[in-house]
Amino acid sequence: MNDVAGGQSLLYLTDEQLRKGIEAMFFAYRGFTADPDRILEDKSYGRAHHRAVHFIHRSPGTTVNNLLSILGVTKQSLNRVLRTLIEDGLVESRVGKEDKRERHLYLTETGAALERELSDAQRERMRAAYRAAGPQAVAGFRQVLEAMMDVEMRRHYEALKDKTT
Amino acid sequence: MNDVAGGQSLLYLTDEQLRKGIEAMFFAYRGFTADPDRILEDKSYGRAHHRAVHFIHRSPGTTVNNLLSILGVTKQSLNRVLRTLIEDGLVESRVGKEDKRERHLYLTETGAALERELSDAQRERMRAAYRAAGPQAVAGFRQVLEAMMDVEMRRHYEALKDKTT
DNA sequence: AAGATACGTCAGCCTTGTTGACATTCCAAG
DNA sequence: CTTGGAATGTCAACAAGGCTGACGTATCTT
Repeated sequence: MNDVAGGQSLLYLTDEQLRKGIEAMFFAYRGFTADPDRILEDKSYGRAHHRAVHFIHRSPGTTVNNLLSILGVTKQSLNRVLRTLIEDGLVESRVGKEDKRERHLYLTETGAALERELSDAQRERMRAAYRAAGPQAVAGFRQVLEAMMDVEMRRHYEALKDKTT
Repeated sequence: MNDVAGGQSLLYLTDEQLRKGIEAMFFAYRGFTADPDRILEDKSYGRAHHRAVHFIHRSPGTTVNNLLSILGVTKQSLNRVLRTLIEDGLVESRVGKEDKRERHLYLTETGAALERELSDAQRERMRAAYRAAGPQAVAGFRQVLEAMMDVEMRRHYEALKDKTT
């Protein structure tokens, strides 16, 4: 018993194992956000600002609407964050050339500097985890995460995946 | 080049790969919380209630202080959540037998029912992801997550890990 | 008897999510 | 060409859930 077509054990699908995965996800996510959060604290920004800056960096010139669907918040919520970033000179908003209703978003030098500081910190933790776990584990890590996403999120993820930056 | 002691490629540690991991983590976490969030919405509870209920279920009789250090929030914040759960009859708070200053927390039948509903939903998504990725991937997934945790969070994680429930 | 610990609570603040209402801009149908 | 609907963005107000600070009350511990 406990065997499958391929002769693989199904023990990894027990409620017990799933629960461990759930708790691992919970505790790990705390670590995942800890370093950026610490940096942002000093600058009176929050996690929402981090997310905005990250995705603007990833897709320079993106529109507000696109950002909205990536972040999955209301435009009013995003707008507040965006406004402070623009006021503080981290983000530049340019009226669309073709469609003047659209705003295209870009990081300024200052904005790019913050992005770098945040992603350096976050990448550092990630790198340590990757190194500790090894390449095989990392491949599995990514596979499970991808399978966990909602369809629309996976769409966004895939779209960004192969961007050269 | 690109070889290590063990002859392994280091390509999985490039900034590019790390960035993909970071984005995967972000998008996946959304999926991870999506189903419970939907259920909670109807009941006018939030993610904070879910967390409390989850860990009380995992460690029946746990004290407020212990819960505090697992959740990493202030007692005022936890108290607000706990109060509504107690008022609504989902959680029972018993004065400690040995140390009467302590309150030991238990789920009532109603509380356990909610916990089951939430964890069923969350487990279902996890199970689908696990099944899609396979046992090897799942092992890697767990390894990377564990390596990503802060020391104290790992302590809590390990403590819960082998509880039979 | 004094100090430390566990818990609860009040008050007030911040971030970040939400709706609702409204202005502007664009586009397409009449 | 105009006009109405769709897309986009802004302002206002509210709620959840973090936070700090201050305080009160039991209960241990020394």
